[in-house]
Amino acid sequence: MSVHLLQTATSVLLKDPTASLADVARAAGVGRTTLHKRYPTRTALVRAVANDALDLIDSVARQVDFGSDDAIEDLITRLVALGPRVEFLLRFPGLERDEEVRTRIEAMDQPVLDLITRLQGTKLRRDLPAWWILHTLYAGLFNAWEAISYGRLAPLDAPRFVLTTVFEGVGNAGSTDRA
Amino acid sequence: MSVHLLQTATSVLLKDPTASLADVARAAGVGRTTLHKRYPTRTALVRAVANDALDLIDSVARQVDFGSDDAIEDLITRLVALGPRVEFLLRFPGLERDEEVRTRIEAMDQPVLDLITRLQGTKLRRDLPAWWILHTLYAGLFNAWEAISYGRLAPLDAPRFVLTTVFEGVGNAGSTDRA
DNA sequence: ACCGTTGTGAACATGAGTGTTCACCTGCTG
DNA sequence: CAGCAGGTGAACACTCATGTTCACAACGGT
Repeated sequence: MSVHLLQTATSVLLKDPTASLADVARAAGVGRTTLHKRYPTRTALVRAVANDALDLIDSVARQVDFGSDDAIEDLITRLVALGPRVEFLLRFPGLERDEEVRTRIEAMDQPVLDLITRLQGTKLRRDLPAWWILHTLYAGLFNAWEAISYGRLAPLDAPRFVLTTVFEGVGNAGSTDRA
Repeated sequence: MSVHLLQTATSVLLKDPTASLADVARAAGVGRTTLHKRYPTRTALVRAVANDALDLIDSVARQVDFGSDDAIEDLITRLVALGPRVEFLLRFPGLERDEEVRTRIEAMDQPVLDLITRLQGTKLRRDLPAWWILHTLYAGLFNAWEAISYGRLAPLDAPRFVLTTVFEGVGNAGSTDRA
């Protein structure tokens, strides 16, 4: 049961960032005292949730061959599947002010930025900064997660949506009809 | 001085959604009592800020010719310029649970959704749902605002970045080199 | 000079979240 | 069986945001 604690905390805090620790404990089916014993303070809990998400991303990133030309597609497809656990990182208010978490995020962004830079000119446009492309990827992921949680988008459709939108845009390029 | 109150509140609450009313009052150079007299409760203040942003959008939308084929470009360009005042709507936690604000947002989305639907097949892809395209537009705006606030992106570059990314994507389409 | 408006600080009550402690129960292990 | 580890509810003190009231200043119009 204790394994689910952080996952429960993730979804509760994501739905309502101001949720009390009592709410989290109750949702996890655990006493508030127990929660306090494992994560003595609120920020400790938030940090643990964030680090849990980062661990998850790390484990996924390690399965991706960053040397491959399809690395980005592979990475995105895998990230979409992670859902709320990772959404927390991009969405939780004030998280960007936690030095420890932020540096870990930046450290995680670096290899992706390198990958993007390497692919610029072949698979990716060269006239946009790498950081802009990275954030566009994140935005696509974010959209997918949100749409899934609202029930508008089927999880299995998500990777395709994100990839085609991010790479090809929503414009009806030239005269070739894509529909 | 009182005109700036809502704008100040916007930026303060956007930077830290948990900021106290005392913080807001101090930042606006106004007594906490005065703030309370104008907006008796916290949610009243938040709602006022949201409605202020919505008014701003309305005034912008009224300048756009929704019949034109370039309506989307025009709209986005104008929205980018609004910046934080509108970012608040998409970013403030829990705002989506305020019935009054949400219905106004939905009412505001509708004409844009109609516009998107109308342009699908000509200017926009037909194989993506209109709501997905709409949210992709929002995501682009969001990215731009964030990048501007971090000083990474020049405000004058923003509209072009958003438009080209959203419409054409970040992929190096086919063999034509765009750089 | 008078008065309504508007803003102000001070003060207070209240409620909620939090951190902390303690005594108690359970289950497992030696 | 003894004892330990882990979980639990109850209770407490403390802090802080909030809502509210009040008496006092500043200002403008009449």
